[in-house]
Order: sequence, then structure tokens, then C-alpha cells
Amino acid sequence: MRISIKDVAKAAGVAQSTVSKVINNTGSISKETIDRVNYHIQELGYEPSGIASALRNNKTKAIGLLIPDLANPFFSDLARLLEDEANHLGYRLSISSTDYIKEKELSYLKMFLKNNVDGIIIASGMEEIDDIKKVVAGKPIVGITREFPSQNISSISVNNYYGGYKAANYLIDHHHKNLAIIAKPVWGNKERVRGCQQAVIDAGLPEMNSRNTLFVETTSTFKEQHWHIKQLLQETPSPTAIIACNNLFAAKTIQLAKQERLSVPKDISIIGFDDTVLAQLMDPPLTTIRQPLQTMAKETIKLLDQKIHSKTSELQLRLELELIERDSVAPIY
Amino acid sequence: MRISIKDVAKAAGVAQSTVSKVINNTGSISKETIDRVNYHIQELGYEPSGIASALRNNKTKAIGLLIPDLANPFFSDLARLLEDEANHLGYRLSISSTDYIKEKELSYLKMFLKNNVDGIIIASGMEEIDDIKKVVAGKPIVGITREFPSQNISSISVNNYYGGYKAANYLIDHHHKNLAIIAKPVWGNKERVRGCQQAVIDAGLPEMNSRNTLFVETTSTFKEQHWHIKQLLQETPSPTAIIACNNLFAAKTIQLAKQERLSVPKDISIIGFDDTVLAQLMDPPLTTIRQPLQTMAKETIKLLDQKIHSKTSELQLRLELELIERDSVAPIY
DNA sequence: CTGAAAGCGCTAACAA
DNA sequence: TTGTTAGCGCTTTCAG
Repeated sequence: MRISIKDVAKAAGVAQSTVSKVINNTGSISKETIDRVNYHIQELGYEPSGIASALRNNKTKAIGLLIPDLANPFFSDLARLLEDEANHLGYRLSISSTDYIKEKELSYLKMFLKNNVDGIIIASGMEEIDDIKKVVAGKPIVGITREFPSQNISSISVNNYYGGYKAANYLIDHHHKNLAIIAKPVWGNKERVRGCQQAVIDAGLPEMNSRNTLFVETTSTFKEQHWHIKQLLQETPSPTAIIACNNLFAAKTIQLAKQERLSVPKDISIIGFDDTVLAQLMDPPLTTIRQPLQTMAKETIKLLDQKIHSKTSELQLRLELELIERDSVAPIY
Repeated sequence: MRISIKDVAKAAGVAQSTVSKVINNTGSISKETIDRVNYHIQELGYEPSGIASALRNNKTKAIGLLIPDLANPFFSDLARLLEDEANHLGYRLSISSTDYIKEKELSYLKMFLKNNVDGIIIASGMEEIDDIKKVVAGKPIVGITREFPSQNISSISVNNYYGGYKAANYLIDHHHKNLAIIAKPVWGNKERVRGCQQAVIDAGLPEMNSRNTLFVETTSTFKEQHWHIKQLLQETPSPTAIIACNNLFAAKTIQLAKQERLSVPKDISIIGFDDTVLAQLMDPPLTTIRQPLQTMAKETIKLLDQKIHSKTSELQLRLELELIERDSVAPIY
């Protein structure tokens, strides 16, 4: 049997409540008793049960994190950053991958509630559910890398529209006139695409259409993705620059372009979004729009912690994106 | 206040114990009461508290996972696989990144105990601690991608020695005579290096020495790693083939080789270990020794689950590695 | 087949 | 300053 507060109390010859008080630094206890109790805590190797105090206090020091896929480098980076920030404030992270499947999202959310997490972070799907607030029954919740436009839920995100605009503009500045964009139809990307399209219009270029703005389903296999990207590469007139809304697509686009005997960036320029390990290791290294993930993680945990402790009002924080110039974009002459 | 079993009991006009029985399918209850209770459970939207039953049953359905770094693609792949397998059996995963720092390992381990995880999976450091068993106080524990040679702790791992042997041999079969190997000095890699060295000896080539077997500290920065790899590339006579003990090193080696105007694989061949997203996306795609991670994850969870339910004896499972031929190795003439 | 009651390990209110 | 007690939400005897 696990060694409990009772055992410590008995050994030290005091009441359980006294032990509890020295553990938690509450009430007032004489220095001697404190020392004696601590001695016996050491002696017995006692560790307070998180479960029991969770039951008592209704606080678990656990945070639930819903992400699409832990095996995706972007999300594992994010998860790692959140893990560290959470730890600074004494929280553990319970991570669940949803694969953008609504049933998984709901069932994991229920699991979080069942296990009484103190708060929930959502970085995943939930596009059409307009009653998350009901589902999570008042639990503190914040979105990261995404917003909940119709619901007054806190979020730490990024100006995706302007990110798309910036990416397109950078290409246009390099004299590209025939752009294409490729994205999964998930939160944020639609904004990126809109921003890109606007930049094209603002530059007086012909509006983008369904042939050069490519949405690839979240459920698509690698093969299907390859097929779509190849199609795009083979359009006539073929695009001279492609905006890829994530690093995986960027990497694949580079790879497939090479297979088509297109030199990157000489024959075709590629600009990405996000900045995972992949970006620097590609050949050529990827010029990309980076999200300030570290700051976002920090703010997310900070905000969630605040909401856990006191009911602060909901808040949207939207950070700016940064363009990292590497070698996958070249000017056209 | 959270809605509890009491509320359901009251609403259904039965005792708490009755509700408990219908939830858990224990005892024998008449069909009518079952239906009535279930009705009210629905009606009230009742979810049993995991915390309370954890306290009562001493079972949390949580597993603690200790890995070096969630942001490393190899480990996030592993974590994702484990997450899925754990979920199949109804467990959650609590993931902690240790960065190979012993203090973190110990403190996370304690946290796991405090929160009463049902079992622990270790994929991280703990090289010199020979009393893990004492630390985890009898909790079920299994190592994945690593073993505990001196301690009779269960592990699901891989034949690293033969993996190293195989990698070197493959190169030797391609007529390479001047090999180098680069690795972090962590569990498993030492075996890989030994295997590689043995293959070299068995082929009658001159023994490998400290100039062509390069251990790069786990704490090294990217810059330091680059420096070491460059050194290796510039050795004279320069190696014609390099074995990289992880995907990141392989990617960097390819990248730096190119910077030195070495064509891969024409001028220098590279073979890696593990098979993350990176491997397929490199240019050229990486020939590599793959661990059967999926199987390993499945076996790990299965074993841990068995140990949780009944005290089965400790067991070492060691799987074979597979060589994936891609395009980063070419023969020498 | 159903219910009453004890107790998992802890904390907080109240008494001493 | 310290101790007694009740109770968080659940499960499990044991009686009826």
C-alpha cells in the first residue's frame, strides 16, 4: 500500500492536518513540528497523492491539449513549447491527437473533462461545432494557432491574412506574376489564401482561380497529395512561384519540382509557412513565414493559468508573422 | 458544482451503489432499473469522475512517457504511435521531455508517481541510475528503444549491434573502404558503433579509430554539431561513406557535404538510422536502417498493460532492423 | 435485486 | 499552535 499522510502523522506523533499544513505551508506551525514532520516525510519517502488532493481541491494541475497530429513536426514543436511553459507554472500536459476527426475531438474533450483537467488548449479542427462552450462546461479554454470567430473564446493566434498577403507580395516584389498557393482547408489557411489573393489583386495581376489555388483535403494520402502537387506544377502556363501553407507541402513541392527537372529557385520559387526543422534542411533551405511559436506558447499558458485562477474575460491575441529569407525564392527577369 | 453520482441516484430514486453498478456493469440489476438509471445519466449529462474512481481503485488509466525531446521527429513519431496504442487499451499518455538531463528525468518520474500513473515507459537517458526500480517503487515500467542491461527491467528494443553491422556491411558491399560513423553517445548508439566497427574488421579493413568514429555530445548546439561534421568531411583521406546514427545528423551531413561541393551519393555515400519524415524528403532520399516503431509501440503498450493487470515477469524483446534502400548510397569503383 | 455504510488520501473549518 | 471532524465522488462489502 502506498504510504500516506496518515503514516507520516503517526510516525511524527501529530495529526494529519498538521502534516497537511506543513506540506502546503498553510496555517501556522512551530518550527520544531515542521522539522519533525519533514524529517519523517524524508524518512518514509512520502509523496503526497496528487489524486487525493485533486479530489479534494478540484484542481489537478493538468492541462489537456488537443492537436491534429503529434507526429507532424509543426505540432510536435508546438507541443514541446507548451509542455515547457506549462511545466514552469507547475502543470502537466495531456496531449491528444485528433487527426482532424470530429468524433475524436469530442471524445478526447470528454476524456479531459472526466479526468478533470484544469484547462484545455485547442489547436485542432472543431470548425463547425458552435457549442464547444457547452461541451466543456465552463472549463477554461484557449485556442492556439486558431481562433473561434463566432464564439468569444480566448485565442492566441497570428495574422494569417496578412501573412498570406506578405508571402504573395514578397513573390510579386521578385517579379513573379503567376503565383499558385497550396493548402489544407483548415483554420487559418483560408485567411492565408484570401490575403494572398488580395495581394495579387492589389498588384494589378489577374485574379487567382481554382486552378492556382489548391486545397488538399486533410484526409488525403501522401500519394494523393503528390498527385495534386504534380498537377499544379504541370499547369499551363505553369506557375513561377508557389506558396505552400505548411512545411510538409513545401518540402514535397521542392522534391517534385526537382523530379520535373525544375531547378528551385531558378525555374520555380517556393515560399512556405511555418518554420520546422524541415525548413532549414531542405535543399534549397526554405524561405518561409514564421509564427512566433515560443511567444504564442508562453502567452497561451499564461492566459490559461489566469483563467484557471480567476475568471478573467475572454481575449484574442493576434501576433504578427515574420518572413525568414532563405534560398527558395529568386527573382524573375 | 460538478454533477455527481449522488445526483443521478437521487433523480432515479435509487442508491448510489446501484448507479455505480450500472455504470460499471457489476453486480446484478434488473433491466428496468438499468434503463431508468441510464435515462437519468443521459438526462443530467453525467460523467463519472476519473479522479474519484482513481482514488478509490488506485488506477488512473494514465501512462507516463519519458522521452528526450518531443520536438525531435523520431520521438514525436514514437510518442504518436504510443498514444494510439495506449488509447486502444483505454489509457492516456502523459508525456515529458527530459533533454537527457538527469534532474529532469528524476523529477518527472516523481511527478508520475505523485499522479499515480498506472505504468511508466522510458525512452530516455537514465544511463547511470541503477536504482530506477527503487525510484519507481514497484510501478510497472518498460523501456522502449532502449534496454536496462544491469537491471532486469522489461524492454522493447532493437538489435542495434547488428544494425550497425548491417549498415557498415551494406557500404562495404558497395566497395567502400573508408567509413566514418557519427552518433550521440546515448543508449543504443554505442552498440551501433560496435557493430559497425566489427563489420569493418570482419571485412579485413583497417580498424576504425577516433578520427572516423565521432561522438557528438547530447548537449551540443547546432553550430557545434556542424563544426564536428565538417571536420569529419575534411579528414584526409576523407571518408567515402558516412553512417549517421539519426536522421538529423544524416540530413545535416548531406547538407554540409553539398556545401563542400561533394555530390551525394556520387562523391560520398550516406546511410542513416531511423526513418522519420525527414528521410524521404532529403535530397537524395536517405538510405536508412529502420526500427519497426509501430510494432514496438504496440508491444510496449501490450506488455505494460499486462504488467499493470498481473505481475508478469520481466521480459526483453529485441526486434530486427530493416534496411530501406533509397538513393543516398552509391557504389565506389 | 437493492441499499446502507465504510473508506480511498487529502484539506479546510472549526474547536481546543 | 495543534487536533478533530466532515466530506470531495466513487466502489465495495455486507445485510436485507
